[in-house]
Amino acid sequence: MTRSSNLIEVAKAAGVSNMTVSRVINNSGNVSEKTRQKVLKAIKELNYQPNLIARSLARKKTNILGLVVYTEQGVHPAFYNEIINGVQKGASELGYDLLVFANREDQSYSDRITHSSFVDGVIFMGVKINQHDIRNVHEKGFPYVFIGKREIEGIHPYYISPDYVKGTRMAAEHLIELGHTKIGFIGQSRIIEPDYDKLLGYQEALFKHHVVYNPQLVFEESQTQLDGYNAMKELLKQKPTAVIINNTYATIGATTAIKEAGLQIPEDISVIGFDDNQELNEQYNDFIGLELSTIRIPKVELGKEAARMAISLLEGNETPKANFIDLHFMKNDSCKKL
Amino acid sequence: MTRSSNLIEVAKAAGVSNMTVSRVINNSGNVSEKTRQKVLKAIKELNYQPNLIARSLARKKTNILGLVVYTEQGVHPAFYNEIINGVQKGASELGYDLLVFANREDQSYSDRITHSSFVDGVIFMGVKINQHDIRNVHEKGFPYVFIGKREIEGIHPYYISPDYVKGTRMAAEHLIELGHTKIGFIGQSRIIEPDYDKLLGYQEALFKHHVVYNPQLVFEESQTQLDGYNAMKELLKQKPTAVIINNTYATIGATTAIKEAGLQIPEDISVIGFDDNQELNEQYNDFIGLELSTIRIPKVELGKEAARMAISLLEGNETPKANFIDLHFMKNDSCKKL
DNA sequence: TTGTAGGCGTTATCAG
DNA sequence: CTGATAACGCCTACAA
Repeated sequence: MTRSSNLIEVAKAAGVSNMTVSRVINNSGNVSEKTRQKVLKAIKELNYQPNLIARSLARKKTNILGLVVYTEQGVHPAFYNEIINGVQKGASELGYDLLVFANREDQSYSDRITHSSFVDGVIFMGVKINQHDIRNVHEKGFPYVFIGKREIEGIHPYYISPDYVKGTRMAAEHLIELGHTKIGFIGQSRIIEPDYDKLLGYQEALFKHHVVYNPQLVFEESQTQLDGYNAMKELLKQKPTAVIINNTYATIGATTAIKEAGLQIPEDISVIGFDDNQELNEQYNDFIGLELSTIRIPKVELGKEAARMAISLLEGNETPKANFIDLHFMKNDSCKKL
Repeated sequence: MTRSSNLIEVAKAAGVSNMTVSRVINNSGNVSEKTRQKVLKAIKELNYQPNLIARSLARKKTNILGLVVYTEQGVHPAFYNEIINGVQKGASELGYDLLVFANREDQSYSDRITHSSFVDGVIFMGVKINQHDIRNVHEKGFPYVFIGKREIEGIHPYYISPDYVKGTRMAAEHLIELGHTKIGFIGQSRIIEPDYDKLLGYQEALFKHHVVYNPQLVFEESQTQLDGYNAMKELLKQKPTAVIINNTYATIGATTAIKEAGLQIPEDISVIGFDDNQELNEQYNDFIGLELSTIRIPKVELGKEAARMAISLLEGNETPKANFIDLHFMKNDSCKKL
């Protein structure tokens, strides 16, 4: 493998000291335009690129951001992967690379992260976060950020989370403004925080517009197509004029149930889903020839913002502890004015 | 942030030289059990972890593997992401971490990769691979591996690819052995190599069993649910007894068309799909209450093997140029004996 | 079995 | 504006 040249060789070629070269490549300090050009020429001729490892050692900073993904089964669901994309983008825009730690189940990452000095800061994502890792990182004062709302006893971590409450409230208000009052909600949960928040937003909208909350219209947690299908079948017995559904898979199931019942969207029932899985959502829209109105989680933006937070933190800038990112209500063709 | 201790401090605490400590942490050279214990004790007391950056600089090796993903729209489809998972796992098992480069569209990565000395080797994945990057890396003798079959003029790269020909051939043979001869194929393509190979496998199976190839049963490229739906509608006019479909989305579309035509799987028609999107495939199986027989691309294994190849290569081991990974035929409930 | 000296490629510090 | 010198933390080579 061809060896690349180093700073000293460039210095020799340009007839200056290594520090001058260093100043040129870092745009730091004052260098006369003349020597500057000499150095740049030498750099070009030798095809020189700084060795980032050596730089990291000297600077005690790698410009690498760590991302730890705690997954349930060692494989990331699509949802996570889109966020990872965003983190990468955000880091990249600020001059950082991303080192992804994952897939070492029931293993702790924190020692490798804090000691190895390979990453300057870290982002944690996932449901099954390793508590030991957090305490470890926290105690060492190592910069870290969560994706997702977190409160850990005794620790007030930095985190960024989608604003599920607000997003769902806006969607529900949209329906109410269209004249709907009998609005179903598929996706209640007492365990999963985002789903809990979604229901909260739904309730807030009803409350604000003096619509009475009817538990009969609310259905339990639904993560799958089949769940959505079954829930909708039950819900239809209540003759709702609109429905809000938890996630993409459930939405597909639910709309199938609607179709099977001989009902039309939006003529007979208005539908708002969550397109947490955008790829699938688009495919499905194409397929049914209808653009569903959805609440979109800007996952890439979420990841980007997480990267920005972490970098702001590790660079010692003032950083707000909690951050919320707005969901987008995609007002498409599946809602009708009553 | 609390500073971690270094090798010299450990040496002092243990009352030995830094080299002895180095030997202990690397299990290299001979160290008497007694001093060894002393050192280990000091390491534990100081909570010492080697600084990987310094080690990398000294060894000129980072134990980090690079993965470049060339994406079409800056966001990876689910398919890629599962492979990335696998690469990570494979790298991890061999003591490597993974640095993922992506999302810098129309940008070249190769300089950063080969010069920065942050990665010891690199894996390239994606359709829109940057030719400049390849030549660059190739000319420098920097270790690299492709995921996906590649032949670049003048270059015979190392690559690993799913064996689409064999996988599809096996599936088709399975159908033939069940007595089918009128087997549809949805997903022909002259552009996309994997799809091209799938058709080849289909044809090989027919040829081997002396079944005449009928182009009327073969339908053009289909990447979406809608494509699959439309193709199947056409295909059904030919009254096939079985069909093989290109990918998960198309399979969902196709089975919907079958259902709409009032036909039953597998009673009226046998179906074999590709579950390139496993998450979706499982959801759909649940939903229709039928386990579709599929050809599965072991994406995690594919990624793992890519990592193994790249690492074998960069460590200077003998490594075969081309590697194929077998697809798994999941013999489930959607095929019937005639 | 253990230690000493020097180097990996860069940046920080302090003089000039 | 420029340069010598000493880190950064570890490893390799050689010596004892």
